[in-house]
Amino acid sequence: MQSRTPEAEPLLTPAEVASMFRVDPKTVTRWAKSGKLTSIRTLGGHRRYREAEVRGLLTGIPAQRAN
Amino acid sequence: MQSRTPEAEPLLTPAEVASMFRVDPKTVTRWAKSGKLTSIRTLGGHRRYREAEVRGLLTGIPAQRAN
DNA sequence: CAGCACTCGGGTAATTAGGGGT
DNA sequence: AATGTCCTAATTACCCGAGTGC
Repeated sequence: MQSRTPEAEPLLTPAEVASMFRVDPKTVTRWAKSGKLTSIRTLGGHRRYREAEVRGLLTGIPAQRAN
Repeated sequence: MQSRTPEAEPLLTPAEVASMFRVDPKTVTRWAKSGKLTSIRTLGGHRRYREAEVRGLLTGIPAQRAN
């Protein structure tokens, strides 16, 4: 019914990101903890990742140097 | 384009909030039950959520402590 | 009035978080 | 420093039937 989409950004679950990189979900969690990957937390504490960022990393696009 | 909405605060359906957080609508319901999210009930018992609050939580801005 | 998508409940599997150890 | 594995507790996802929204 999708009446309207209030600017929702596509997010990925830890398992999805892990399978894309062929690593364990734990590893993805470590990437998020060390700031290598942007993580959005659910109200329960679970992490969600930006699809655009993950695809960019997979494509070989270097991450933004926040330095 | 919404026509004339008199003093109405933008509300979101459970499905909309769920897709924004990449979770199941049932999970959003649990957040409302635990008081992590403000819920407005329709006369039939269905829940509606404040768009401003949801957006703030997604952005990482701590919700207003109405407690 | 009828119809369909969504939401409401509850219950039970499947993920995830977190720390610790290899 | 980085990754995979084991553990427990917490959170989340899918199952159903019935009611609501439009």
